[in-house]
Parts: sequence; C-alpha cells; structure tokens
Amino acid sequence: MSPMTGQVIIGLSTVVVAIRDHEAVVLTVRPDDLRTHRASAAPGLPSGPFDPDHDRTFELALRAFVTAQAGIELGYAEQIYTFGDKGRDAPLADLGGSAPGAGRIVSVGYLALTPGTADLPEATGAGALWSPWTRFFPWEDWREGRPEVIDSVIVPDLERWAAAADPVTAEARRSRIRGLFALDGARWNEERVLERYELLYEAGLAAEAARDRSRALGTDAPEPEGFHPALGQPMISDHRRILATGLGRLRGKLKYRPVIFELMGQTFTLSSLQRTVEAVSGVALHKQNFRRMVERTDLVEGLAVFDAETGGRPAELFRFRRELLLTRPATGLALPMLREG
Amino acid sequence: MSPMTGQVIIGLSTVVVAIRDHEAVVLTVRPDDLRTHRASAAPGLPSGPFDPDHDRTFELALRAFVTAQAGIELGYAEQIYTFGDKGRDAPLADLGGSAPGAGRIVSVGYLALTPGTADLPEATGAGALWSPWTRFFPWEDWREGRPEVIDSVIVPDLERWAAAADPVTAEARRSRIRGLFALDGARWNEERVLERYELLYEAGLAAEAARDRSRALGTDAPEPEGFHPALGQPMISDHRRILATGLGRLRGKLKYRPVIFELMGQTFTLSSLQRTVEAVSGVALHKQNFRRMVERTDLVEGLAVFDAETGGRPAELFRFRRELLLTRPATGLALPMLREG
DNA sequence: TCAAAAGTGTTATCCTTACACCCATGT
DNA sequence: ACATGGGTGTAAGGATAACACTTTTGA
Repeated sequence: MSPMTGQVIIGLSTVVVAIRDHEAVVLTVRPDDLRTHRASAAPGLPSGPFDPDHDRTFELALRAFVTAQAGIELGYAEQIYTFGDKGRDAPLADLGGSAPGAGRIVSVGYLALTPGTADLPEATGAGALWSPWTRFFPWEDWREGRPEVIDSVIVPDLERWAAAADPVTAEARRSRIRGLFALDGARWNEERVLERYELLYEAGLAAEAARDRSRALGTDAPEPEGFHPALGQPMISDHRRILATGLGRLRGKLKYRPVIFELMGQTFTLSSLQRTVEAVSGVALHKQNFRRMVERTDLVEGLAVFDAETGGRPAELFRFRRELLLTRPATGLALPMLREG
Repeated sequence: MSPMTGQVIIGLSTVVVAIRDHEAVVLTVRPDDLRTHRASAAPGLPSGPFDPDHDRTFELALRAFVTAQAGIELGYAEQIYTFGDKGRDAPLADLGGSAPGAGRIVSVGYLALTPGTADLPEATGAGALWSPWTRFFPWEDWREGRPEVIDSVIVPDLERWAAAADPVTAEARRSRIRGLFALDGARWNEERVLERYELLYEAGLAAEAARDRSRALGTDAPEPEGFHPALGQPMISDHRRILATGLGRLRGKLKYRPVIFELMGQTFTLSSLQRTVEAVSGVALHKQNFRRMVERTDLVEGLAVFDAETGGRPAELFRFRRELLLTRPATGLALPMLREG
C-alpha cells in the first residue's frame, strides 16, 4: 500500500507560548503517554495531522487539536515555517498516522500566544504541560548576563568541531561561532535562535542529531533520553527546530508589531510588561528607558488605578490600546538594553 | 480513485525577482502556452509539484523546475509562506497534476532573487517572461508620488464596499482602508502589500475574487481575461497573493538583512543601488542621506574605479562586502524617504 | 527605619532629516 | 556655457544610553 506519487501528509505543530510567574513557558506534550504509555524523556509540541477532507484551513485545524490535546483556547496564531527536508521529517508514529512507512511528512509550524499571566493550569490535557523554554535553550537566556554554559561547554565543543575540518571550512565554522555566540566583541543577537540551534545540530551537539543519524542508517533509534543540561532538553522529531524558529520569530516580531500584548492580561503594570519582554527576548532591559520608550509609542494607556500587590510602591495599571491595531499595526517595542556587553 | 485520507499534493510556487533597466521585474509563465496552447491573459508564477519520492528538499525541487521552465539559475532563495485555505487553492490543472479532482493542493511559496542587472534575456524558457511587478500592483508604486489610481478608482470602490455593510462593519472597513491606503494623515507603509491585496480581494475588486466565487458555485469559470488597469493584472490560482506576500516580505527584509545586494551585480554605483531599493520598495529616497546611510553601515566598499557611462560625472563603483554575511547578517538598509507625505 | 519596587530628571551622544552647495563629465 | 548626475558640509531636532535621584508602600 504505497502512497500516490506526489502526495504527502501534512503535520501541523504549534509553539504555544504563555507567561507564568514572569517566565515564558511553552506547551509540551508527552507523546508516549498518549499512545504507548511508555516513559520517555523527550517531549513534543502539540501537533496533529492536517485532514484535507475536513479541515478548511490550517489555523482552524490547529486550534481544534490544541484544545483537544491540552484543553487550551488559543488567542493569537501565525504561521512560522514549513519544514520539508528529508531525514529530519517527523516519523509517522509521532502523528498517529495510519499508514506506517508510507509517505513523507511535511511539518507546518505555527506560533500561538495565550494571554493571562495569572491562573495557567499546570498540566491541562492528557500529558500536556507548560515548560520554560530555557529548558530547551539554556544558552538563550542572557537576563543574568552571559550564560556560563556558553564558555564552559558550548564554545569548547563547537571549537573542537570546527578544528576537525579542513582549514578553510574550520575558519568558516569559527566565524559562524563567533558571530552567533558573541565572541571577540561580536554582540549578542537574541533573534538568531534558529541559527544557533542549527549550528549545534550540525556540530552534533544537539541530541537530536545523533538520533537522526542513526535513523538514517536504518537503526531505529529511540528518542534520546539522557542529555547534557548545557545543551538543552531534546524533543521528538524536528520539534525543537520548530520551537527555535518560533522563539526567534517572536523575538524579532516584538520589535515591529505589538504582539507582546497578546501575552499580557487585560491590564498590567509597566514592570510586568518589561519582565514579559525580558522573558521572551532573554535580555535584561534598562528600566527607565523601557518605560519612556513604551510611553512614547502610545501603545498603552494609564488607567490611574494602582496595584499594591507588587511589594514596594503600588504600580499604575495600564491597558493595551487594542483599537490601534486597525490603523497602526506596525509598531512594536524597542529593546533598550542594560549592560551593553 | 480517491486519495488517501490526510494526504495532499504540495505545489511549489516561486516569486523570482530581478532588476532590468532599473525596474524590478518578476518571472511569469503562461500556463496555457505550456499545456492547452489556448491564449489566456492570466499569467502565473513558475511552479510545479513537490515529489516526495524524489525531491530531498523544497529548495532543490524549485531550483530544478525554475531552470526547466525558464532557463534561469536562481541565486538567493527563501521560503515565504504556505497557503492551504480551501477555495483559494490552486486548481490541479495549473500544476499538470495527474489526479484530476482528487486531492487538495497546498502551495508553498518561495522568494528568489537573481543578480546581474545587465543582460537579462527577455523571454527565457517556453512562455516565460519578465514582467514589472507594477503591472500586478499599480497602487504600490509611490516613486512618483501618490499614484493617482488610488484616489480616482480604488478608494471610491472600496468606500462603496464599506458603505454596503452594516454600520459597525462599515466603520471597521473604513478604518482598514484609511490605514492601508494612507488616508487622513495615515502614512503609507510600503511593506503591507499583502494586506492591501487581501482587502481588494475581500472587496471583490481583485479579478481573482469573482473567479473564485463562481468556481465555488460549481460554474467552472475561466481565469479572468479583462481587468481594470488600476486594479492590476490578475494571475492564475492564488499566484497574485503569493506575489504580494513575496514583495511585502522583500520590502521588509531589505531593512534588516542585506538582501538587496542579491539583486545587484558584482560592482555597482550607489545610484544604481538606490534605484534598485526604490524599485523594490516603491518609494523615492533622499539621495544624500541614502549615500551617507549606506556608507555608515560599512556593507559596501569603494573600489576607486569609476563608471563614466552614467551621463554626468563618473560614479565610483562599489562592491558588497559579502564576507560580512558570516559575522553580521543582521543589517540592512534604512529608507531615508524623500517627500514625507 | 529600611528594603523593595515605582517612578522622575538630566545630560552627552548619535542618528535622522533637511537644507544648501560644489565637482566632473558630455554636448 | 550648461545640463546631468555624482558627491560634500552643516545644522536642527529627536532618539538612545547612561547617569543619579525621589516616592510610596510593607515588614
């Protein structure tokens, strides 16, 4: 029972981001809990097959199965990328496909944001739970300064990988490493999440790389279980790549579209807004300049209501002027950095 | 012979942009010339099916069929979007599919840029030719100031469409019209090409809208032939939507990635660089400030060689410092506008 | 009274925008 | 000489980045 030539199965995978306790978290599912009931360390993103006979659009399909898999209603959603490379595509089992070994799977990745920082259920549907993205990309969190794992583990390993190649390739690899991991005076660019993950994958440092290699050789390797904490928690299939794409896209989009407000509740303080931007961008921001910048954009409106729950002086509550989306959807928030290096 | 449930056909469509005589042109094909040999006014983008059994990646597949259909070797290529909405998908005939009426088609759109402004062949492969994008989106060209067709045709038609709805909807529509077409002091945002095209489609002003409507009703409408020049040349299938997406993406990307140089030859003058940016962005730029901005980015290097072919004083030739891509891929060219309104 | 968090003021510096103006070539 | 396009100088105004400082609460 081979598939018709030219046909593929489309898998939809969604990066669902929310804020919990001032930390950015993503929705993950344990595929094994859902199907084989075997324990496994590698989680996945909520995902499911696209059914061309019943689903009118990708977005409708994905809203439906995220609700089914995790009991979450999505707010904002946007497409991020379509992955079709052979060898890195999702194994059929991950999607519960009914045609084992039959066709090729193409993943359409989506980014979704859910508002309301307060009462996020810890574990929602069967096996669904919120995980801080820092678990998957520890090197991406620069809020407390340059993460120590970069210089203690990542760069030495990458350097060994670079040195193993012929001189010309080695120099090109070193140049990528320098630029992506802010070496030798290069500045950290928080948007390049995917490129950094791809570099680690290429260098064989991402646990998924070893799995994909052995799979290509015919040995049906299980999803990786152990992993070096500095190199992040691996995920099934190509889900960590999709997550990296989503996080990078969100970090970039923050700056030119008012998407950050899709993660906030109806009202918020400027400090909580700043902590949200910091949690997503992974950089520390300059408090005073952040406030001034936000007020200059006119995207928010003070409510002259104060929240005394914050510990110190009560903070004024603001709301997002959502009505501006119709006329000025093309403004975002700059990142007035703290600590320039 | 119905397809397996959950399977679809993937069509790859590519927006290929080049510069000819200081104008931005896109590669188009006449599908009818290739198959039925019937004359038709509606061109399409170079496109073809993705064969999961033979194509390792989307990009390899698309480079192959663009070369086959138009004799062009692509340089830079990036994915732009994947379109899967029912009712606006490509009819099978457009792809030469072998399973009439069988499945659903999902279009993966790509943007490709080809360098070398000089000797572009006029018509390359069978039925392939370069068309200025202004033919498809006349309202997007603001280089000579606000295009007259906006106020003489487009806005009045859109206003009639808005007025036909209930008061609440009508006000929301007017708000979108104002923001997208720079009415009442709103400033023109050259990046929002897709949103403007979608507005015209929704309002029934894009010729493709009538075609899709009658197709949904079962009447097998032909691709539209006549069209109002102010509303642009229609294309087959959803190709004009893909083109709008590509143009918008390119206009945005210019500003934060050095992609514009993928359209230039090995050496160029600053004026020709400016004319290229203007042709793509559709806005007039301030000459002196453009030069200063380019030089400050350090993306180009003067060669101390002069080109006397330009008419006046000979212009210095520059080259793109391509080696910077490894370390600083995240800089682009700002748009120092001329004529702020 | 002190810690903690909110919020204000001020300054040097850089970038943007807008002017006016000079330079080198072909006809 | 003058038209044409290439190229420079300079100054106002706004944004950014970096300071130090005051205000209001709870413990």
